[in-house]
Amino acid sequence: MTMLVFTVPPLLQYIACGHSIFDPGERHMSRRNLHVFDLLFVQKGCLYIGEEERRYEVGPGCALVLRPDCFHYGLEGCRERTEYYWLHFQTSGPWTAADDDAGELHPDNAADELFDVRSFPLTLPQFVRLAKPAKADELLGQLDQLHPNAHLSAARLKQQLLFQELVQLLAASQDSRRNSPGRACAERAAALLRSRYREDITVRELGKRLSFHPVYIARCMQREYGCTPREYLLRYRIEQSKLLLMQTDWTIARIAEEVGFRQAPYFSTCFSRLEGITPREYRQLFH
DNA sequence: CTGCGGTGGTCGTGTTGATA
DNA sequence: TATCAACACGACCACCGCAG
Repeated sequence: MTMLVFTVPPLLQYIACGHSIFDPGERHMSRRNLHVFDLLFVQKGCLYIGEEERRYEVGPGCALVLRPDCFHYGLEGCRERTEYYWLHFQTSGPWTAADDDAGELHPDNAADELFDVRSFPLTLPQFVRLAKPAKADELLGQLDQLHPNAHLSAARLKQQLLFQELVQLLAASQDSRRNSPGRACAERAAALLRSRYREDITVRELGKRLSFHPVYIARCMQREYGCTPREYLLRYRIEQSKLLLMQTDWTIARIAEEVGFRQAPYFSTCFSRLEGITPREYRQLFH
């Protein structure tokens, strides 16, 4: 399955949408370098669409995202009356298409500026049968109805919000692998680490609590988050310490203790390694 | 004087690769 | 998914120097 991986923020931006009906024999137009993403959602009938060498049969309840950098065309005419919504959107951030979605997070693609607005990957299936087609139908209908009022700021904001909901729906309809035991294991481990980051939680304890072998947990986390439990815990502790550095005037030693470090010098070393500046320098940025 | 950062050495734990 | 062995490196301690 081809997955489209967007780096957000910036969020995907809605441009326009519309509703079309094809009679039998009509086919989707051929286009090259459209410059925007084109989301198609079929209500009734079926669209036969090609994109480069890939072929799609987009049936009722299915959605297909056509890429802005590819040539797409109607493979054949519709066999029956076909109703569908189209929706154009764009992104000003980076994106990529991957055939095998490893679902990995990129912890290092940090746009971590002072206030740590971290970017994260948003993965959408290029072609999918929606889990809640009725909801998609409703959202697209609302978007379509807002079109005459698109000159009003309030309507434009509403359009963007509805579109984000649609994006959420698409993301939630991904293949069941995203709910695999490995992913669940990694997520539970991460949740446990986040809730107990002040304590000395070992991978053995993690294994006991989750009823999995520690090595297995570490591998799941490596696959899902791109880092080991230890590294995950360290990053989370540093994030928490950054908040305390900004919000309090506690000594570095106290903050180190507060976020789970027994030794303040060691905390400073870790902080410098991850952030590139010392805790003191970080605090000075805000004073 | 106090608080902080840097360095070097040591120990133990976690990670990795291979395998079942 | 689990186990084992080897190895890497995280975590800690002690000490020193610097800056406010």
